[in-house]
Amino acid sequence: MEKIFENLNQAQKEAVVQIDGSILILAGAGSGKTKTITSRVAYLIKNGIPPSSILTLTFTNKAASEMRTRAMSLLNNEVSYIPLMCTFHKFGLLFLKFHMSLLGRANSFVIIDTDDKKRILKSFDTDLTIAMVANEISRFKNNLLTPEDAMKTAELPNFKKIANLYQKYELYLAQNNLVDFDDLLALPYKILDQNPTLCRQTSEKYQYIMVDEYQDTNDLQFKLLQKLSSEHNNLCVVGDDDQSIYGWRGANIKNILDFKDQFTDTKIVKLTKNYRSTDTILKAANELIEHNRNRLGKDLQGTKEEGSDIEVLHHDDETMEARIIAKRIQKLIDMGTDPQDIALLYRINALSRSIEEGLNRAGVPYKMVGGLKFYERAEIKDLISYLRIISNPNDDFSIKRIINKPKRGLGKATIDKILQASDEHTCSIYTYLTTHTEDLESRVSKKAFITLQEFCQNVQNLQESTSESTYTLIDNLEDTFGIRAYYEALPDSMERVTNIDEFYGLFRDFVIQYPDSGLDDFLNDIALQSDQDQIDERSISIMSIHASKGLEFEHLFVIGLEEGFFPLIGDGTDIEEERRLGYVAITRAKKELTLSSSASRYYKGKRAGLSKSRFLSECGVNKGCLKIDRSTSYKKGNLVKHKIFGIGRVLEVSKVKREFKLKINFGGTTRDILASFVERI
DNA sequence: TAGAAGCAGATTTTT
DNA sequence: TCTGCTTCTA
Repeated sequence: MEKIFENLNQAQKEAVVQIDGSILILAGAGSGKTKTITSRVAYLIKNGIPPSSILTLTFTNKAASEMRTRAMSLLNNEVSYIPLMCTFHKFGLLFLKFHMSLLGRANSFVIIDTDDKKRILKSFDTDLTIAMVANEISRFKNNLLTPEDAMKTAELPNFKKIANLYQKYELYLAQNNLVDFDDLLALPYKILDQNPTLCRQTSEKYQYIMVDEYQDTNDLQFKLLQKLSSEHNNLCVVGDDDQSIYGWRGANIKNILDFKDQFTDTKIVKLTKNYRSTDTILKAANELIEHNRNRLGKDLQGTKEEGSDIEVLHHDDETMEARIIAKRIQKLIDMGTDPQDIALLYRINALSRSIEEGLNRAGVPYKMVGGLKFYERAEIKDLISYLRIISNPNDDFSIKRIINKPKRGLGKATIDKILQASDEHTCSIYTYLTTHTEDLESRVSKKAFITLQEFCQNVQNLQESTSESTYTLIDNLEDTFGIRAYYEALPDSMERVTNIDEFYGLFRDFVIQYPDSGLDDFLNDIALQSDQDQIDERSISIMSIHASKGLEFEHLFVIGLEEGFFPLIGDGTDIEEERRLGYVAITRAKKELTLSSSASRYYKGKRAGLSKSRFLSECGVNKGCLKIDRSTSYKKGNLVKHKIFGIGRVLEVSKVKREFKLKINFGGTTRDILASFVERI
């Protein structure tokens, strides 16, 4: 027990020992949130509560596995059964595996991701933007609206169209036994709602429920939690209203703001001691967030020294910004800073380009966090499609993806014919290809016919060999279809081939680690995995502010602090959420924070003139400790220093493309030098 | 059928 | 500016 209380402050202890009833733990940035949750889990178990009756829900796999590890270490690995700690979606998946039949569907469903969802919608041929339709459908599902409901409420023609697409989409999912991410929450809710006995049993099974990042829950997750805690009301939620940054995705900040009213006798514990940042950084963060009205209200208190001033840089354009920041980062590394301790954040991904160029030019190695994710890469999705077909050949969606990949001479014309024919026979593509061979032969070319026959035979062979041994599947797959070989022959394929090898490795590991599991288990497992962060210790990190949540860095740069970019202004701008985003960004910094803005930026093909972000003055840095970066502006007569030529005097300033060119006199010799290669002295 | 050229569209995205 | 998709041509 002492081990659990070691290193906990008063407020944290208070949160840990409160076992029964509803509790809201307001955990400010850097206030030891994970430590508190894991300590609480350990405390419950030490007090005799069976691990199997504890459920901890998170938003990411990473958070779940970190908690699992830390809770286990607190318990000295004494318990044999680890409580269920997983994402909302994983919980939904486990639930559906047991109870899908209550909806009249088989539990052999396949999970599709957002990209798959968009492909399906696109196949319905519509003039509406796919992303918009996908979003609307997601909204419907999270509001528990059926296609019929959507149709009823639709007034404008476009909404009727969307409702119609929604209906088609749902039908497609049911026919192919697919579930999307939203279904993983919506279907369990539906089942619990329709089966009160099961609902009671489930709630009784999970007597103690904890939720991490509660400010990011949406209405459906809230309702699901109500069902799960209906029998006992033992619900402990942890979050920070000031870090709610997923409102645009349906997260409802009201969940956390109104928690105390929605559950009876809620105890509120505030964790406001910050163990991460210097006082200067905290002061800026507190000042900024104080401009928001919609909040529960709390100030972070520091535990560290005052620290150095926040630096504010202003540049002429994004190229300058990139050069100067790259130079500064290089300097930090030269002075012995571990690159892992440095990060650069931006509000929108489009800003990464100029920065990447600058870093490349300066030779600073970087890794982009949350760019294109491993499982979203085309080559990986191809492999997954093959595996899905082997698992279930009636998966039309996957067949369509790889029927001509690697190229086997089946063009659009042939594929259209097959789609049409399988539609006429009201069966899956594979069933059509294998059972209506005469019909097929009459419709497509001889060459295509042979290719298709061979394709189906190969699938069948792989299915048979897989039922004998899952382990050899990868080798057989590669021997039969040569996907790796196909990609290897393509230009610039190094990275793709590496990814394929990694995927093959992951599959083999899975088979070894879970010998009792089959191909289906593997497929479901990876559907819920996001990026496996392979950390390259020699690189700095660059990422969107959203991607930085939960992380911390000694030296932090935030770029693009201009009105229009950050806060990002568009339709549906929620200025308070933008400000919270600013708060999240600032509170990632431990020791040194640099905020940067630019007077103009190239964006969507145009150069836009920009003014400084209101956030700069709101967090107090633009008034008091403003520092102007002197290296951005030059005048005739300035003294400058060059790495090789030494000290010289500027004779003339001119602008070439987007850069300043200087004529400099170095001890009698005049040279033309780009401004970014010298420093003002 | 498969590459080349031409054209629209372009926030943030834990699952 | 850059990407990804449709249309055009060998």
